[in-house]
Amino acid sequence: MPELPEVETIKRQLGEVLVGLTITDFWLDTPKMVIGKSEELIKTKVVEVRRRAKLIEIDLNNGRTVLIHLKMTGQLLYQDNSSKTYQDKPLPPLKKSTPNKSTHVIFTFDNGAKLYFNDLRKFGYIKILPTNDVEHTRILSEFGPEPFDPDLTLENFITRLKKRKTMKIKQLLLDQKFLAGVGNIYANEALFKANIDPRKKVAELSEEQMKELFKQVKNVLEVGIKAGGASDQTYVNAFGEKGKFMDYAVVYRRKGKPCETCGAKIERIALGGRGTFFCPKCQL
DNA sequence: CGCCGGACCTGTGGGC
DNA sequence: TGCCCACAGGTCCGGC
Repeated sequence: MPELPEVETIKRQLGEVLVGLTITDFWLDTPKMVIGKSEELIKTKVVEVRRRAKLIEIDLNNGRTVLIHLKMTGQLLYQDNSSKTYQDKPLPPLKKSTPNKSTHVIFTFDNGAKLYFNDLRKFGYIKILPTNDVEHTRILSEFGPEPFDPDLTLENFITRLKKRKTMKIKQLLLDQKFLAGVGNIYANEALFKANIDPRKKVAELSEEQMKELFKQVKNVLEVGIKAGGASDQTYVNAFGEKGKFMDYAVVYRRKGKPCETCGAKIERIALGGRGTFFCPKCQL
């Protein structure tokens, strides 16, 4: 499910509501989805909520952090008495209110609030570990730069690109070691905006295309954040609301529909097993 | 080390 | 209507 803009949206919402709350109870029904000792969470207070790539990090005041990966169909729903939070309405994909059979973890807080972790496909996970170890955990230590990191200059981006000459550009964008946070929707959309054929190898890209790609990757992610994420199927934010990015998506999941620029039919192919959508006329 | 296919899960939607 | 297959915002692992 969520890529950088979706996770960023959830992170910002959770930062607003969780900081300062104390965890009083923790429930789970699928042990393989929780790594670490959940008893370490009880009576700890939330200090900060952060994001790295597609992971949410909830820092606690006992030196522990809760890492959460939503993978394809994970949802984090926060509910308290205030009307702006999630209030039991039916949500995709099951069209049922939460909690339901896809609810695998529930945090309870000292103000009576709940944080539900739903995940239809059970790919997601929660990991409890020392805050100091977070950046050394394998998935995090190998991540490439955040797209909006000021240290990631155009020159730096191009240098990193040129080290991966034989890789197809679409697959490289999905490689979290190259760039952290881009997923399938935004990779497809960025390549369209940059007029680049997703099958092209990095070595075949012009300097101008690399420059345009850098710009457009950041652009689509920014539009995604402003739209509150992309609700193609199951995504909702921490308050149960859908994002609006699919209103701006021009190729993703639009096979057979006309390209908004030239009218040619959008094609779908598989690259690395992932659906890849592009305009055969505009993307070279 | 690089790349690829399959695995992990459950549900939906389209075609016949 | 019902069945079967393709497909789904992501990693991770084993094999060549």
